Amino acid sequence: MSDPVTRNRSRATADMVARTANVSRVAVSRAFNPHASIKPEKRDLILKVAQELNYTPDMAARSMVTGRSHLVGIIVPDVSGPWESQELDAMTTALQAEGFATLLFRTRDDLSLDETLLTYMKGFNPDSVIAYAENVRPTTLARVLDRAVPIYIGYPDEEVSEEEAAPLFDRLDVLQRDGIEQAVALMQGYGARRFAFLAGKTNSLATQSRGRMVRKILAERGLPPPILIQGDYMYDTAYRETLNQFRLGEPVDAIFAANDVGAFGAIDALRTELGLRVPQDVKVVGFDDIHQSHWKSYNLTTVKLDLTERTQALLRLILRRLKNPTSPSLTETVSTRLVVRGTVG
Amino acid sequence: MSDPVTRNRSRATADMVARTANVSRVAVSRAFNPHASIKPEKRDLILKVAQELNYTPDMAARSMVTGRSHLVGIIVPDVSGPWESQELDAMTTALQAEGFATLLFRTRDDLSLDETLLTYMKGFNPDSVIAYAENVRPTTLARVLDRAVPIYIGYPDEEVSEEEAAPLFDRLDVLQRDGIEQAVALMQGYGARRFAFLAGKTNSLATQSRGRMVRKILAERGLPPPILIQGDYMYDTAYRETLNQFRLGEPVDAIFAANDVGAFGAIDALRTELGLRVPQDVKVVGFDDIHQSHWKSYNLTTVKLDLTERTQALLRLILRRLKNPTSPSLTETVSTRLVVRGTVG
DNA sequence: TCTCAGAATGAACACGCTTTCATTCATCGT
DNA sequence: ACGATGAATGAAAGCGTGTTCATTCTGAGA
Repeated sequence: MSDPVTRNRSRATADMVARTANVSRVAVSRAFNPHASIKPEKRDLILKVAQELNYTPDMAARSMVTGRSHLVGIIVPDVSGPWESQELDAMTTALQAEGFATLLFRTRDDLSLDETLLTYMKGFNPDSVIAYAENVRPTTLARVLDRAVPIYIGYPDEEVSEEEAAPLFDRLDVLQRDGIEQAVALMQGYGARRFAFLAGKTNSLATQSRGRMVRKILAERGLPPPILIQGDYMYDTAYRETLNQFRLGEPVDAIFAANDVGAFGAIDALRTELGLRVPQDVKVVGFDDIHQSHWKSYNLTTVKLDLTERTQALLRLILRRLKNPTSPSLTETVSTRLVVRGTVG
Repeated sequence: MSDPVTRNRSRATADMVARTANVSRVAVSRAFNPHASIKPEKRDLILKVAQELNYTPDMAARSMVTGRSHLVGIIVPDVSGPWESQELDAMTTALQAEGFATLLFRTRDDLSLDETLLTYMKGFNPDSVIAYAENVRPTTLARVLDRAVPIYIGYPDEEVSEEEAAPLFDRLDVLQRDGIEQAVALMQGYGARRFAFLAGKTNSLATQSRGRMVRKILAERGLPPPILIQGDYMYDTAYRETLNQFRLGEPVDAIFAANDVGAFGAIDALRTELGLRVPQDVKVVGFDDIHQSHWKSYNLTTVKLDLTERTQALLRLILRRLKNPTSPSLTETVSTRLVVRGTVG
């Protein structure tokens, strides 16, 4: 009996279990493989002995022969962001339920994805890789990680050029039109005429698509095109740029933000610095519906992109591709809808 | 084709690199090990060929022989929480800088940590494990993960019983007294007399320690003991229980929350439902100083537990223990301090 | 020129596991 | 009772790497 710190007990191995239970090592392997053919009583005995010895199969050794690491690499630009962390949470939970462990990597502050990281990650042999860094090209991923098959998250509402560019990948299509249209309609219904679009990071495909969609819908409804407030998905930037827009530029009576956090910044700028009321003077709508959006101080009306739904769809694609690497490319679809709270009417 | 190496679609192996570069496979291994003795020109050649072949050493195979997986398991109850995700972000960033990859696991909704998860995680052979689930006993961790050495996060301000219980583990001591004392002093200075403590989850050591410390400091200053508002670190619960306290119980003129998110819930209950002003009618202080605390709608005065500092200290302990498993147990210390914003005076 | 220490080299082994594959065992239909 | 069928079994062959260890090479000092 040694003290807990200096104790260096080595892990139990299949050999030890086999010897203890008086069976062959192969039997131990089979006992832990549900589909292997082994006599039930024998399996029970082995599992019992294994538990006594605190034995767990070594995933590294296992992955060497099976070719499956049960690891899924996830790349996130900023784990601490509300949206990103909620996305990560949903995905990790879903992966865990399917028997995969999450291998988490964080990129630098911007959305850029350097190949050093990918190369390093490749060393761990992940069965699949999910890159939430939006600007990474699927082809880059495919080049560096020769085993992984990328999935392309597209916004088919927009021009089809992007669509044509990657027809061979699995696709997850996010239909943003419905939610955005409901949002614009609601704001217009409450008298909004002059719209601003509070954009996210310029290289984000999502923000680009949302901006184009807002412009298009405004045009369809006979409203002037939106004024661009250039944000980067962050609170501080949204706060500052909203201030600038109202002080140096033309005021608006409706702000459509590319994400919820940006909307919070805009709301706070309007209320605490500009003395304007939301929604009476300015209507605000966000995008995402993160947990914080129902906090009473904001009570944000926002376009919901259901994270559970989106994660499940993504996971379906991944698992199907993992099961059959050569099947033709698949497409899943998720939609958006407006969640009405208190920042419009 | 005459060259089977370039036509192979699967991962490049050290053997392929060796054959292509006309060197032995051992040389390839040495080229990737900085301390190995190999002629510099030879190493350069090998690294060049390796890059051309898109070769990366297989960490699974490497870990089998070295005994180091370069994996650190992290267990979090809820990745999507602001505090948890900011903690995870800091730790992942720090680990990545040290050459470790993060193996992320999520526990069920409560703080409980089931052994199935630990056993599963053990299969991946993590070099170390960080469990942010506060109620897990270090001894449980040590029992299931025979290789990992737990680090005990303690609050030495509190009674020493806990301290004695685990004197053999490495310790990270969080000194909460300074920050809490400053907070109470500030609130008292602005006229607060009747305090409430908005607690977190009951099984959280952190909230227990904070509660005891608040009680002690109030006593020292001749103030009545705090009224307990039982929360669970969540916004909704804090909102509801604060409402209950003011409607069904005795109103207070100061709320000390065990975490920032709870403080947000309390503030929103006071302002939007009870028609009270913060800080004029009720003073509120939080704990953590998460990113959201400086958002203008809250502008929360809070006790800051510096996450970077805490993460660095934790990492120092882990790395030292990894380097020398038999060295005597170490203790690192981090402190807290009040960040004054707008919810007190 | 010779000696010798230290650097460089490669064959062989080990890590812990799964998967053939050939063999034995139990079961069943006739 | 007797092959025939399928399930159960274990020996051996890897998976891709780092690490001995014995050997060869290199260069400096005498």
